[in-house]
Amino acid sequence: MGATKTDHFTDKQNAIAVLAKALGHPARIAIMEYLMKVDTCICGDIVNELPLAQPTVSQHLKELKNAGLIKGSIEGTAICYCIDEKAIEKLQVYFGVISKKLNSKKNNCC
Amino acid sequence: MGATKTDHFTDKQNAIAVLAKALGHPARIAIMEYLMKVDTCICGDIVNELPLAQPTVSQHLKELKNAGLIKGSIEGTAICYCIDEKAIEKLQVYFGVISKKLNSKKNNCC
DNA sequence: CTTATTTATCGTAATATTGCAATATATAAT
DNA sequence: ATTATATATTGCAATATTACGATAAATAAG
Repeated sequence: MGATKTDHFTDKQNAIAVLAKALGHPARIAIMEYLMKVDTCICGDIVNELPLAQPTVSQHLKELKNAGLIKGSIEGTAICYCIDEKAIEKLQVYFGVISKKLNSKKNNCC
Repeated sequence: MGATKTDHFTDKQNAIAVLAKALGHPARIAIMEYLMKVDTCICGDIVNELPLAQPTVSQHLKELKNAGLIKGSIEGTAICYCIDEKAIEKLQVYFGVISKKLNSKKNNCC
C-alpha cells in the first residue's frame, strides 16, 4: 500500500501527526530555526542559508506552510515567511502535558 | 534522489527531526497515547487497539524504538513497551524554548 | 516433544518523499 | 517594453514509507 490510513484515527491525533511530520526533516527544522533567529521574518535568503537548491527549499517551505507551521506574505518581489505561533503553541502544550503526566506517574517499569 | 541530506545539518537539528519524524504518523501518535493511558506499560494489545495488522503495528513500534521514543523489555512471551521520558522531555524543552522566544518577540509581521 | 501464543522479519505492492534542472510566473527597475 | 530578481511549478529519478500476508523465532503450557 503506502498510503497512511488517516481516517482511522482521531482528528487530534492526525493534527499532531501532521505538525510532527512537517518537522520530521532536518532542512525544515533548520528553516524554522532560521526564522526564529532573524528578527524581521525575512524571506528567501533561506536558500543561501541552506545547502539545498532553490526549488527544494521552496518545496520545504510549502510543506511547512501546508502544515500550518509558517505563514507567508508577499513583500514586493520577495516573500516574507514567518513562524505561526499557534502551531508551536499546540506542540508545546501537547508535549508539556505528556511530560507532566509521565513525571507524576514515575513509571519505571521498562 | 529521495535520500535526506542529514550530513548537511547539525546533530541537534537531526536529532529533533528524527523524533518529529517518528511522531509524524497518526498510528504512532495513537501508540504513544495508548502507552500513556495504560498505567502498566502493557504490550501488544496495542494491536487490538489499532486498526492495523500485527506486522504493521510491530513495524511502527520498531520505528518509535529506533527513534528513542519508547523502550521495550521482554516479559515472558509478551513484550512490555513504554515511553522513554527523556525523548519527550527533549521535545517539551525544544518547543517550550521556541514558544517562549516567540512570545517575547511578539512578531506580528506576517 | 508438541502445541499455542506472542512478537518479529521477509517479501512485495502501492504510494510518498526528496532533490534538482528546467521552466514558468510575478513584480521591480531601467 | 526589456531586463533583472525572487519565488513557484513541472517533470523526473532515486529512495523511503506504509501496509499486510506469509512465515519465522521464541517462550509458555501441556
